[in-house]
Amino acid sequence: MADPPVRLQGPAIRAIDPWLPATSSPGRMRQLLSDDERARLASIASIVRFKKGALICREGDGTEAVFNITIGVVKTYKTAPDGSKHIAEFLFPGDLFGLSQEGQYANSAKAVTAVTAYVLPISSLRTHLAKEADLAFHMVSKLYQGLREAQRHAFLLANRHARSRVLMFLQFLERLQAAKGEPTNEIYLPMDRSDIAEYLAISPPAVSRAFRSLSADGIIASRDRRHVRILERQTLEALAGSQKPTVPTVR
Amino acid sequence: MADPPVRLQGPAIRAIDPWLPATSSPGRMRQLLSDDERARLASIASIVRFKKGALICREGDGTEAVFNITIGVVKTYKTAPDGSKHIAEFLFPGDLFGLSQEGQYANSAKAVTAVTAYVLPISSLRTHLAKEADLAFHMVSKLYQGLREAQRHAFLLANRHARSRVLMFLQFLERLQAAKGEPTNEIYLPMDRSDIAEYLAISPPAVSRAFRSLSADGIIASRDRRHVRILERQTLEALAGSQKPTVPTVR
DNA sequence: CGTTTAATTGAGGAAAGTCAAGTGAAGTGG
DNA sequence: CCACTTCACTTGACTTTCCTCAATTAAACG
Repeated sequence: MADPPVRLQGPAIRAIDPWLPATSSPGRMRQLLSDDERARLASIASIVRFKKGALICREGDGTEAVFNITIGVVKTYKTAPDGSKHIAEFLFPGDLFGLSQEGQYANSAKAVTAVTAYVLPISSLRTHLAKEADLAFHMVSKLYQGLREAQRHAFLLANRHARSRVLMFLQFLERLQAAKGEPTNEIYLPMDRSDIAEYLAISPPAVSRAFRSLSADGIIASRDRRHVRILERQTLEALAGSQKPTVPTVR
Repeated sequence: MADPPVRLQGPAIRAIDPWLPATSSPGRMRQLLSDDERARLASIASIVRFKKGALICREGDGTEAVFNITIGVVKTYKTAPDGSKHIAEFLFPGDLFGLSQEGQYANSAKAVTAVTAYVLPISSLRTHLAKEADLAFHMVSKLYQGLREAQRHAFLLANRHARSRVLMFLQFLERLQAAKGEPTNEIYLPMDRSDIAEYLAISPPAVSRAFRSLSADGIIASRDRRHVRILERQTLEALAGSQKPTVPTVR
């Protein structure tokens, strides 16, 4: 592997700014844990090795452990309903993965190269965090939720078709409404078309055409520019996940 | 606004699973803070209002406060070098924004509707967190780094052109190498082409053509499939951010 | 009610997708 | 060590989809 030798003195969490140019300031990777913290984490951690190509965890499976990579590269991905895969992240030494919100892995993980990693049982970790923090754990949850939201955004953008992107966006807004306890028979769009266009990374005309096309196919209906009703949920769900612009006669 | 009446008893942080269908389990939005925690946060918070369209903060500006939305919708976005904007998130009541890693706002924020929000001065907040946590704050940093990484991924995907996506991906790998203290004259790609294709959400042929095209233009050169050298950094930087597939004669 | 801004619609062109065939590299077994 | 098999990658031809740009219509605002 291309990784430098690592002193196995305990889990290491490293961070670098994803938006910083590589040239501006070299060697910015920071070790986030003190030696003390690493040692304490090491007490609840064990080491595992995965062969290249090995499946580390599957999305939807119950979360039992968090992984901290020592050597190698891991990819996390989601499998769409139609079987196509979208890679969420590439993970490198110093990275964490396997965190979850509702007790299930959000993504599948696979070893891109041979991998050595620390396994931190989620129960021990949680106890640990509870001892040290409280409010902070909530902040962590929130941040992690934001993280997954961003990943979902990327997932949306990974879809080539304007229609699918718009439908995923409608699902997004619908979920928000549902979570607020509001009726979801009609979706309210608080933003204008150009905002939607930017979020979906398509041109405003494409947004317009997508709405029109979806209405023409009877999948949605809009009372006005800010209120959309879902007519064919079945078709919507299928289309939102799929890489195909139209569903092959869902009946 | 379409928001329900809110009892202003302090900052509220809410989370819902971005990957959960809206229909499966309604009303899943969870309040992450206890009344106690909200009260304590309220002691360091003040309330601000923004008119629709108001600029709340600008990317790159020094972080002074974190915002917690009470009423309204906010968008956070990044402005690309060529002036085009990519929206990172739409934010709703219960959401936080304005967090930063290096003391600078990662995104600009603008009020999509009229907005009411709590302002939490970053200094007070940090003191607060430090009192309650320690390891947890590090976890927060890490998670936030992951969040921004995901946002960057979305940003990458927002670019229509295969060449630009590939270049952004090379920047990503280069930054990682630089952070590890390894030489960056040559970039090592630990993953195969189909992995890259999935991450960039383009077809393997498109990856191939992009590499070929970039090599033909003298922007990069590849020793073999896993080693790439950047020849024209100037052009690369310009192309990686731009929505245009080729740079209009950078000289 | 007029003016400004947002959204839609239409036509032509560019880019990536798809599918299939061909080439190269890597790993396997004699 | 070399030949064989296999898998990854590349290349080419054709189709699909969206972007661009401009003109038109609809909505928002004073």
